[in-house]
Amino acid sequence: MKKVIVGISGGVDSAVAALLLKKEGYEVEGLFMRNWDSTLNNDTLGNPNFNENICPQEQDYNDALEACKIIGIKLHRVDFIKEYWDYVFTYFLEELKKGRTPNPDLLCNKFIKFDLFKKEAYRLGANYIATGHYAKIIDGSLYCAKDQNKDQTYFLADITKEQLQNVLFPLGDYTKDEVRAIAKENNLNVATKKDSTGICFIGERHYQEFIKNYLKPNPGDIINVVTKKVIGKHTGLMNYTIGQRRNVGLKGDTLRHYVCGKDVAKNILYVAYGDSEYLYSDACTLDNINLLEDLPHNLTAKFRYRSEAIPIEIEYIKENEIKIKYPSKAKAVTPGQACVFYDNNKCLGCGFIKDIYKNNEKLWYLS
RNA sequence: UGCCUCGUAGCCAAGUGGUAAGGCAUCAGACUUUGACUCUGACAUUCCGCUGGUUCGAAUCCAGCCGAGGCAG
Repeated sequence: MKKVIVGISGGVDSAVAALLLKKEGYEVEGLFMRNWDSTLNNDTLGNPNFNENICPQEQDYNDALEACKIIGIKLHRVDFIKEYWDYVFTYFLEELKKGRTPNPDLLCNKFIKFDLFKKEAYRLGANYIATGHYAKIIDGSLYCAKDQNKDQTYFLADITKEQLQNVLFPLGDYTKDEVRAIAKENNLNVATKKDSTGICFIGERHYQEFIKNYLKPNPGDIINVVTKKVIGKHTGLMNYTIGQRRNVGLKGDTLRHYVCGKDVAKNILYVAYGDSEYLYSDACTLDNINLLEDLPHNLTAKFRYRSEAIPIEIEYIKENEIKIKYPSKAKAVTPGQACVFYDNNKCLGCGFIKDIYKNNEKLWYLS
């Protein structure tokens, strides 16, 4: 009998994934990962749960234990706290220092879930690993989930085809509603548990406070990108992302304000008002390319999780840099975020956004 | 010192006699495995700088005072 180790998080998705595999006849065991320790990692500021009696992770573990009991499988547990810090969180902080907007969850999949976790699973005798991701693997290629709204291929685009081997995504052909219904039918304790959000393994945090635990604030001027006038003070460039409106610290305007750029060298935050042209771009370069497939002529790309995939053209491909164009323009394309390529529902890989262009010129207000 | 203008919630700002628009910000929620974006809701009911007055009734009219700015000198 084939043995599958399922990454169990304490949520509905992974529990149902395990349940489905069990019903299919696999020998199933669970593996719970713990990758963040608030005390060890000095995560106190902006942590809503620090003084609670039971931290959410322990609650998740207890939920996972009970779910596994109901499903009738064994649950293992492993810690990758140091590795998460070294491979994911360090990168996260380094990117922030550069004024970019990192997406740690792609790296978490690349270095933790589909590497260390997988190795641990093999050590436990697994032939396959499985997770509760909403995505599909067909003939070794990565495809979007049936549930377009929950599709998580964006977060998986930085792993290799090799890493996809012996991986099962049992939820790929189910919608979230169906998953919850299955959980209810089988009396799973987590059937109605709220979906977790926030940085994976760290959880919900008051972002600007959270960052203060690790990076020293470096206040500077906020400048109106149109008038070039100083209109306020920012608390440190790492606290802002392109396209951000809330928590910028400006007030008394007629139109909504949006962060549209940063100058890291001069420590300036640029802001535009309303649906400004300064928020749009039509080309960008990508680095740290990871291609799962050869790129076809017609393809689309997502510049941010849950944003719409739009048609793009490849201007050039170098060793580790790609320049793409998107004549239909995109809003708030943000350095550091992943640009994920798609051929219809097939995920082709990704690159990380570097420089932003418009009308063949690099945007001067975004460095 | 004289003349003029102005003083509405954290900010901007409608409202010139009939019982306080709107925007921004903020907060809460929805959505969401990245900080967003978007959406929904709340947000001046001893009150419109203060004190009096006129009026059935004023933030809106009058007087004085306080405060901000401008012109003159």
